[in-house]
Amino acid sequence: MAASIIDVARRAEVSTATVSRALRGLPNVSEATRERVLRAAEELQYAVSPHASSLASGRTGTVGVILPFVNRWFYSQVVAGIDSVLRAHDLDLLLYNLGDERVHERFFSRMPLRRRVDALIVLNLPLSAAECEALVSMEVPVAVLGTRIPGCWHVSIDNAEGASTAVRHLINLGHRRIGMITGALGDPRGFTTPIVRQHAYRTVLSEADIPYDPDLEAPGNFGIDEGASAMAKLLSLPDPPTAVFAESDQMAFGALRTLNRMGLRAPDDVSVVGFDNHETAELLGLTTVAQPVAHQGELLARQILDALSGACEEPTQVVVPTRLVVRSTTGAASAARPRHQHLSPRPGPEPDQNSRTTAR
Amino acid sequence: MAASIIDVARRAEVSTATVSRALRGLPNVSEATRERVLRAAEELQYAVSPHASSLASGRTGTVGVILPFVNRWFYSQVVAGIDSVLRAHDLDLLLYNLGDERVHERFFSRMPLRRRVDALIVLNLPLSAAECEALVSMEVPVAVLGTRIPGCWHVSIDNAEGASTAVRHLINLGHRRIGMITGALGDPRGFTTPIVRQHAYRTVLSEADIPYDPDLEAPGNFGIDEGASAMAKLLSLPDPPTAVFAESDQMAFGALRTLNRMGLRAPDDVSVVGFDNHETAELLGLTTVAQPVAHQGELLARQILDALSGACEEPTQVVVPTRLVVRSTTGAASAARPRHQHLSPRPGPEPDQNSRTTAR
DNA sequence: TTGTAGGCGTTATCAA
DNA sequence: TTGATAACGCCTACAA
Repeated sequence: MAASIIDVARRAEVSTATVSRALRGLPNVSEATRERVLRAAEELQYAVSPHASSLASGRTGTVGVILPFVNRWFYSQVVAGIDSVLRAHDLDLLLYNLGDERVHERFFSRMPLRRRVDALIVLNLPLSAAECEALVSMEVPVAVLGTRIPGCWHVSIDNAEGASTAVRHLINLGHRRIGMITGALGDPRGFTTPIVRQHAYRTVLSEADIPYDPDLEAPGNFGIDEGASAMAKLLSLPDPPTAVFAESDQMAFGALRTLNRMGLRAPDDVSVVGFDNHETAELLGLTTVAQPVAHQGELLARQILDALSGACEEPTQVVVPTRLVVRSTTGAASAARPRHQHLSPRPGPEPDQNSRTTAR
Repeated sequence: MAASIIDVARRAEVSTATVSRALRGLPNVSEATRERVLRAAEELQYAVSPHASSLASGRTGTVGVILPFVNRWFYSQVVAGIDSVLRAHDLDLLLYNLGDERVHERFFSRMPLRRRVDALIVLNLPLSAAECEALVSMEVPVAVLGTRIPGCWHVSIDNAEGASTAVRHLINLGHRRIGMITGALGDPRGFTTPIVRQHAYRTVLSEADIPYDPDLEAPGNFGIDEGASAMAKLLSLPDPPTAVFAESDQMAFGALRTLNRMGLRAPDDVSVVGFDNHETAELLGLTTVAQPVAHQGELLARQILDALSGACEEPTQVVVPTRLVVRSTTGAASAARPRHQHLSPRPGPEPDQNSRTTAR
């Protein structure tokens, strides 16, 4: 059995209260006593019981992070950023992956984080008003990425600006037939990022007097495979786009894959812009809107620290800049646009279905 | 203030003990009573205090996951796999990112997970014997990915087999000058995966009567940038390799980037094989050794469930298969090998340093 | 500076 | 089937 505070107290010949004080570095403990306690604790390999401590003090030393996907590049980067800051302040990180719809519902019906965390970080999660309400009612500081919840701390990029820049880039290259691969699921709840970006796309087009065509918007749900399907859909239009804005690099990757498989090339046949500046974007030469990802995680964690320490009374709202990184998947609109759907595939990289697989 | 068990007991006109039993679905509670308690709890929005519960029961309902990087593709996939299984059994996931050396040391000197988790999952972490000892001494089930710790549960791929297959593939294509980009940091501690793979590489070469050349082994530390540097180093050899085995896809990506920047191509100038089957490997046409990543996470979590439920007495050890996926970065060794280092760069994708960046 | 003792919210062991 | 009550291990007024 592990040693308890009582064992340490006995060994150091002081009271448990003194042990508690000494171990936590509180004032009003003589140096001699503190050292005696420290040594006793050391000798007994004593470690405080976090549960007992939490129960008594009301603090948990834990921050909950809820997000829709752990395994997507963007989120794993953000989590790493959060972790680095939290860890430096001895706060633990409780991870909740709410991607699955049933898990999501269960989370909000049972609120398993209630009394379990000192603060909450919410990453890009589509939340109903009632769900926002539920989070706020936990009465701990909440920092939100990407969405706005009244009374909460807030970090985000300027999505309208980022998306506008991407679309303007394509227009400046002479494109008039510009598609968008959106992340929207048609979800009625408040994950506003895709909505804002889509709105920016439409606005910029209309400012350039380019007529709106709903067919040019294809949903990709932020996944590679879905991005690939979306691109296939766009290419199958009677009048396919000459340029496509995908609102995440992963969807852009999918789009590029579709192009590859059809024997088409970016930017020769279709220009492609992504969003994020994913770690492999450079390798693929993908033009994209870069945003500082891990940094946003750090900012969220810092906000939580501020809230917890009381350094800052009112929740703040920080907007970090994006920048357009032009690489080689975007180029000038060519005068003679090929009719993609009638092209016979060029010899390109071998489609994966046909890749030889050696079972082992 | 949140309602406590006492409030519920009063409202349902029973004792706290009965409330506890009713809420946890234990037997020996009459249906009528149980319903009364459930209703009272519902009305009061009662939720158990996890800390109080843990303190009293000794169970924490939490599993700790310690790993070297959350933000690398491989680990985020594994975590997603773990999470899905744990979540389905109402176990929480406490994440510890020990990538930083100081964080690592601090973790093992303070053991913050002691009494904080019911079980531990360790992902590919370089651990000293003393550190393994420390983990085992926590007296909770430990499941380990990639490394072997006596007394612990264990999931891994057959690394020797996977690496051998990759190298043999290159030899079968006629390559004799084969480099390896290794993940090893020269770390003396027990993260055996890179060691095993390196050993397999050497063994296969020697079986093919290819002389061993230490210059052909370049460390890449599993990162893209480091993989790129490693490839640059290999290409700068007096007698550079015609094929390279990178023991992770991310390092292979870096290698491909270096090739691109030097105006070289895979497989024309150098063949490249990776390891993992990263989500963008297909897009890049990367030949690689595929392993089921998220699945390994699920297996680890299942082992923990078995251990916790007592379904299985003895720790098990499961090895999952890998398979070679041949794509387009590997090809036959050409008779006339170009001297890479003397080539003038071909027009390839624009290097990123020079990419136009629009600040905003 | 140090000690005493009550309280944090459950669970688990008895006894009824 | 139910209830009383002693843990669980620590924190924190308050008192000394």
